[in-house]
Amino acid sequence: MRWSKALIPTLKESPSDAEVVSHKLMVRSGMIRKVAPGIYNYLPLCFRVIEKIKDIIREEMNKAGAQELLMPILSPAELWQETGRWDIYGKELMKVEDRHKKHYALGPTHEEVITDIARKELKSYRQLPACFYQIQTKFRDEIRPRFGVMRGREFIMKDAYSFHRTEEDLDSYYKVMFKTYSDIFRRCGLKFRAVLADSGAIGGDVTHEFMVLASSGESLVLSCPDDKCGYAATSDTAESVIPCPDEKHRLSGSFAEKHTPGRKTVEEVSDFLKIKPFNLIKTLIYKTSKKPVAVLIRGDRELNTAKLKKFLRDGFVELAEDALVQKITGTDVGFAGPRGLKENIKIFADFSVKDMGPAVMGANRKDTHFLNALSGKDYQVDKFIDVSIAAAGDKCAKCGMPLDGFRGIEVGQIFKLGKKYSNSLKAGYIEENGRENTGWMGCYGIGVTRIIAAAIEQNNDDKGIIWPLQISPYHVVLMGLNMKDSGTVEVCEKLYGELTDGGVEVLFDDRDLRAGFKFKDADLIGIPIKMIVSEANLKSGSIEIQDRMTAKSEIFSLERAVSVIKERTVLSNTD
RNA sequence: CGGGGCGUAGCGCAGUUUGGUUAGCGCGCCUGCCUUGGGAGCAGGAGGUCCCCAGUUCGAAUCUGGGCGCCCCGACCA
Repeated sequence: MRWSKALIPTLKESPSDAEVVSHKLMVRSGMIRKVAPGIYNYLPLCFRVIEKIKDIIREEMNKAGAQELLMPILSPAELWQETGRWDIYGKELMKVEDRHKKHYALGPTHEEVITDIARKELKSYRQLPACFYQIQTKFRDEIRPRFGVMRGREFIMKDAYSFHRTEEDLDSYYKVMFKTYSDIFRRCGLKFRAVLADSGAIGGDVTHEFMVLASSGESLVLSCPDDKCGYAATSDTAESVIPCPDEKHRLSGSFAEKHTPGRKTVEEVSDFLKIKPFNLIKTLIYKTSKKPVAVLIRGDRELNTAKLKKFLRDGFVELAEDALVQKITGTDVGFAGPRGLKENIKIFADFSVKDMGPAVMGANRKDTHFLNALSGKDYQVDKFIDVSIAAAGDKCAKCGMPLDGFRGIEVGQIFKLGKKYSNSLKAGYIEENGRENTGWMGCYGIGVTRIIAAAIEQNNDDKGIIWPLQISPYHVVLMGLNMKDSGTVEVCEKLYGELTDGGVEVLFDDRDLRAGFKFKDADLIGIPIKMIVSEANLKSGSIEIQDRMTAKSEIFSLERAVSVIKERTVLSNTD
């Protein structure tokens, strides 16, 4: 490609709405332009990267025996109502209405549609196991799209679904997919880690997320520093043992009432009483699809809604609004406690509350707290459960080592769905013995466009992007420093022809611009290898090859240069 | 949905507090000259419903009311 003909609209300045480095660089390098919040044009440079990633995904998925197909983006409401996800998926689901007032969803994921195929077409055990995948635009009506293509409302995803006769067969295919995913991300040049995760709205029991390590990541991962243990999970999921406060920081004394005028938050109450936040019990009122519940947690900890949903087996759990809190506690938000609630609701407590000793808690009366309350004596708990967000420094639930925390960008997730969809959509097949059976399912997703953002987050410097060769839009940028010099032009044209014929992807900067401008542009868009043709070097029949990452330059004779480039741009499937 | 910020040329911004000729600056774009190893320089030029609607006023980018849009933080969530 000749740069003079390419649409690569680079910018010197970052757009004002970009926050993270990948977003800034994608806009500055002319890869994307915003159309609406969370919706982007993928310009030619970005498109090339997308295609590279798709190629890698296809090769690896095909190697794992999966078949590519393409399902529609629009799917009828009835299919979603069959599994109940028309409502459960909720506001995330983009819905449209046609002229006949029929409702459709813009697919955020395709379990319903693929299972519909399976129940109609996979009728015999002879057809199992089977795995199907597609690479397609997906829609999710995110509350707040952000960080460019990292969290978009429209994005490109690879989704795959597998069908099995037995749980064992699903388990073994899950392992195959685990390896396939590891290979895909490795080939994309990413530093990543697979961790245990929450299955959220997709459902299922076992699930792993593939996290690209990046400080700007939206997910927090907790991992055990002990390699032998190897425990790693997202903060949504991670189980941990929360250390008890030291004896010397424990409260002592007898149960009493205390006037705490206007002190509502944990911080205000603990400052006022000159105690630590971990001496307090927070009482949170949650709405569920049935009766509300009260959940107690130690003052210094955060409640994990995902865990609460799982425990209650309820997808509708939400923090109660002020009016409901008033109704249940009889007072303003900020003075709720497990003793003397106005309504008879279940009281659950996080394990962090169990051994905290005498504690301060709300008295369900304005400006009043109880001191030195003990569970079982001064208040009752229906059940102690694990509902806290694990934090770095907590003890590993498996081996007891203090957990490390790191941030990551989720680029893929694999699920063992079990029979959730095959049951709800009645996807049966005929067994060897002639009886009908329902199949076991797995599903496996990769955010293609998110991989791009993640790769940039991991590979950039103050000059711009540094593409891993495997997904770089071009392998080489060929720069003629002075395009008014006929010798330079002649050599460039020759090299361009030879390299392109040799299968090297070359971006030929044939623009009549000053050298400095070309260097800045080339660095910004991150092409890994620069081939520099200058009048000075031509005098000795040589040209320069510069590495984007190290900025190191080497001089080669014109004769050798092409073969050197060819050697350096060879990619094998194991790269 | 709650809190905060913003809306002026393709991009980044000033001007708004205190209303007053023809609305500015940098980058980019077009023409010419010059220059060619790290976003040079000179000269000329094109480009604006100052987010929208209504009002106040002799006069509104600027004041008032209403609306819309965007961004950030939070709640929420693949």
